[in-house]
Amino acid sequence: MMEIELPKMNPSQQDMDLIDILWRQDIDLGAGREVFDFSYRQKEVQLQRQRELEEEKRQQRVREQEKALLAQLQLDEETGEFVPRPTPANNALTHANTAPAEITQNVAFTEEDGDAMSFDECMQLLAETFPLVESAESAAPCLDPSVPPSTDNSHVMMPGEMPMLTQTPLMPGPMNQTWMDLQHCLNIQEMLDMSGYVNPAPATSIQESNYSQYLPELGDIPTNTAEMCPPAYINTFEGAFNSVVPPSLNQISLKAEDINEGFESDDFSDIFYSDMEAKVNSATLPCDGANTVDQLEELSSDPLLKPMDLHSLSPGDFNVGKPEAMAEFPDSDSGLSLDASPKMSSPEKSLNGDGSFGFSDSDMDDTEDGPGSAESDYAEMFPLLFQSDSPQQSLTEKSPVSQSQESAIEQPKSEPAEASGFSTPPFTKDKQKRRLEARISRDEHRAKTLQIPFTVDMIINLPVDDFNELMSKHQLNEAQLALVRDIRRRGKNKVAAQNCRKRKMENIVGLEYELDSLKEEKERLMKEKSKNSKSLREMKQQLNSLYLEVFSMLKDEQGKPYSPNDYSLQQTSDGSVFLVPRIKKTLIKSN
DNA sequence: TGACAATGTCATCCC
DNA sequence: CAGGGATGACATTGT
Repeated sequence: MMEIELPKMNPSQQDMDLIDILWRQDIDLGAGREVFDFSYRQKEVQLQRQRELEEEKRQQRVREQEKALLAQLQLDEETGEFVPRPTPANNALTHANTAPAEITQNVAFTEEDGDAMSFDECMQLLAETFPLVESAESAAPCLDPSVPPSTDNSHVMMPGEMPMLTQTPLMPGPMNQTWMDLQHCLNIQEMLDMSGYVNPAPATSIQESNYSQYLPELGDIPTNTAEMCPPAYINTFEGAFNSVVPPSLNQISLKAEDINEGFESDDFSDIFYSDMEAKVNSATLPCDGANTVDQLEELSSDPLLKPMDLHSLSPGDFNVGKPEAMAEFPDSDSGLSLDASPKMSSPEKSLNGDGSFGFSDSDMDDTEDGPGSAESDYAEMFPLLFQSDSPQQSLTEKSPVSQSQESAIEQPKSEPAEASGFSTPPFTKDKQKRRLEARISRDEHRAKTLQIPFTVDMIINLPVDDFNELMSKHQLNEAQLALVRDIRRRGKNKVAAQNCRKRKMENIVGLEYELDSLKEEKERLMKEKSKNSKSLREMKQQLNSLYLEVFSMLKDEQGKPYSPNDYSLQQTSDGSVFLVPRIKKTLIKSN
């Protein structure tokens, strides 16, 4: 490829052919043919310059149009929108003040040339064009995004001052310029406000709510944002902040809960309570698991529970009643998501399991329906049975449970969860006893719910005949019969499982004991074996010495001793001993 | 937060 | 065939 670069400056037909060949070879590498074409590249450069010139012209036109547009706009203090300004005097003032304002990056405006865009549309385009505004927030209707958080703070904390520009260095370069421009736009409004054209008081709060949705990349400036935004505002708009504000910021807002209490009773909170609740319901529900969604839907659909639950979900309750909870769960996005997070379903289940409120039947589905659906499948199977007492029952059950859940969630360490009737006992035996009692009381509770006229103990432990007699004595409906049979089956199986486990443990213990005894026997046998081996070795030595002694005592006719190498002593079956020559043996073997 | 133990429950086999 | 014991497997819950 490098040899192509040199002839490019003066390309001949031969060179171009060579380039063509090489390009065909390299085409699979992604190199376009225009890479090697000098004239093509020159055209490209010229086109580029032309485009840049056109772009500058367009931008200049856009700026002029924007100035004119801003001059015609006035901030509607009630809605937070920019509306066309009626008085020409204000136009002149606005125009003079917005003269330095530039929006250099909004190229999208050029496409709207000729159209009289409202400021909202401009800001909408701005929000869509700039990546700093998330898509979900850009869809916010009729909001004024022109004021950065810093100016929010200046509005709120220092109403008489001009908007601070000290936060602008926090922004990236082009963003910084944009924000400064937008701040200029606000300056106009503020100057107008101070000069008595409009009433500033409601505008600040409204703008506050709107700006929060346009907060650009708060993750980049968490601490500054925390300093700039009063915690009360952040807390009040937690629902809206959930998608934008990083957890750290939420933590900051949560730690400053005490400050918020003053905001709850004043007009500020009154203005936003309705909006806040809407955000609570809309922002929290889709965020959690299906279980919690179902529960919340169930709760909200229950007319008896609606006031309480909504009240518990209101921001006032969160501010006043749940500072500890928020401190306990710094990871959660907000107090609302606390209840909605999937993690929170676990304590709830534990309450169902051990708090004597839930049913453990798999078909009862108690873990999902929560404690309120104590009747569960029996109620579903036989709904008429529950028309009289079910709502009250569910209410009386739900209320303490939900409260106990909340208390358990809020103060898992400080309070022993007395509401659930399952405080942390000091000893393990008591703990197990309480657990057993709690589990027993589950079926008892079910029996109580269906008004079964005998105890669970009777249901489980009576012999079959007595049990059938008892069943025949009382006129039980199908739900009661099904429950009674389930209770009996569960109770018996529970005992059977306990016995089974007991047996299993006993088997394990017996096998371990057997293993120990077998190990001991093995050790004993090993010792005996070594002892016998030692004894055998000694006997062999004795035999060998005896053999040699006998052999040394044997003499031939000439009185010479037999050599043990040439002869050996062998004993026959009848006990007689012969002296056998070894040579003869070898000869026999060879034969 | 994962591991682990205890317990409950269900499904299934068998008597 | 129903009732129930035995047991493996899984779920739940607490530590």
